[in-house]
Amino acid sequence: MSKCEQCIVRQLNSLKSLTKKELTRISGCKTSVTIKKGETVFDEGEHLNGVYCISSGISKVSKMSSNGREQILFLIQKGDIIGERSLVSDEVSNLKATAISDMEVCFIPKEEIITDLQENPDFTMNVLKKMAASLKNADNVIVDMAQKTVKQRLAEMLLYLDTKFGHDAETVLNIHLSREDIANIIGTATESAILLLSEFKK
Amino acid sequence: MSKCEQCIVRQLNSLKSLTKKELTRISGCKTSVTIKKGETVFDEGEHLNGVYCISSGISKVSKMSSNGREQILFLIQKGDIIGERSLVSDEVSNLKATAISDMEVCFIPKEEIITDLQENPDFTMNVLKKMAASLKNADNVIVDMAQKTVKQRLAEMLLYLDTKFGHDAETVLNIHLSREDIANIIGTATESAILLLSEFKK
DNA sequence: CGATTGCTTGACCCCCATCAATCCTCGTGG
DNA sequence: CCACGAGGATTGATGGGGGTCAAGCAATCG
Repeated sequence: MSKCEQCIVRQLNSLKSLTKKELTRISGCKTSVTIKKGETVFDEGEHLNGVYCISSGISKVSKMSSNGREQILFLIQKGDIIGERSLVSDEVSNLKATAISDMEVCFIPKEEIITDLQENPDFTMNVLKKMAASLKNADNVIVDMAQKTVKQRLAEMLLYLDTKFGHDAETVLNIHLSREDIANIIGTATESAILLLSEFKK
Repeated sequence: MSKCEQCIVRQLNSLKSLTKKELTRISGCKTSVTIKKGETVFDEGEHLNGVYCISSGISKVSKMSSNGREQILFLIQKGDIIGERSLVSDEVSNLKATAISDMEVCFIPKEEIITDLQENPDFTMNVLKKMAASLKNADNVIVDMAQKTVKQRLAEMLLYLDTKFGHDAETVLNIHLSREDIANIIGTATESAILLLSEFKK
């Protein structure tokens, strides 16, 4: 199993503020998992007991609404960390993470990393910063959902996908989503989303 | 000016984990302001440079959408703290706070409280917990906005108002909102919101 | 090569945004 | 004390966005 100290994705997230010593300890107790496309990383209602650090692949993070439809809240990829909320609260997860492509994921148990949270202020500050950024982002999404038309939301989503995942020389996005997933990101019926998508291509 | 050490609202928020010594220091540098109904506490684009602790009154926290309509994200009252994000990021505020009733608000400058954030792990943990809770809540709101009808959202809002502000013996809510504000919470036109509201009364 | 899953298209109609007109309420000044 | 004006609260008419259902088509997999 590879070592956290040498892992490149670490540079992308809050773990970069851990000391070498802390990293070796984390490295010793982490477990690495492969998750196939379509499988879930964790589900709503589960006890997380740790955080997940994505080595490769893409996952959607979603939540079921009471009328039985899935709402995708955001997407995560290489370098992203998910499950930080489990570190500060003992509640079960309110989100579900599902692999959109095959993934490599490292699981770091809560007991190990929580000591760093209490003793390394740099690390804590980084986690705080990330939460603050997520919160700001969530506010924007709420406004968009509440006030904008499906067409506008579709445009926002395409921009989001482009800034997060980029596109190749032929302007094709570096991420493949099913029509249903697209609709579940912007919160609409699949049919309407697609209709507007084809309009955009002109 | 009254002292933070004796302030009751402190027990309601993260400040409760500060030591007596820290509190006296904070108390010395805080400024207390009265804000009349309709005036703004701070606006989008402002540099906050500190946090606000509400002593009394109610404020709506909102954000303008690009099509010029206001979206209210949440309401705050006695004991709530707002502006924590300014402690961890140097960006300008993305939100606006407006008094819905006359208010008493204490302002604590960033320089003072940030040292506590770095040196008192209890306090930091409390701030983290509050952010985690806000984030979880924001996720729920996103799902509601994206998937539920105006009628369902109206019902959710009434529940929210009741749990947050309570009601008197005659089941009248302890908060008075204009029709426009009601509409701006659930993200709809004023007329539709009111139509459904009258239905509920039956 | 069937069979299951996902994509596309169209018809229908309900929810709700928009606009407009009227009514109520309350603060202001005469 | 009353008249008046302005902002808020109701009510209604209208049209379009988009949700829902259904059927046909393409693609993928065992």
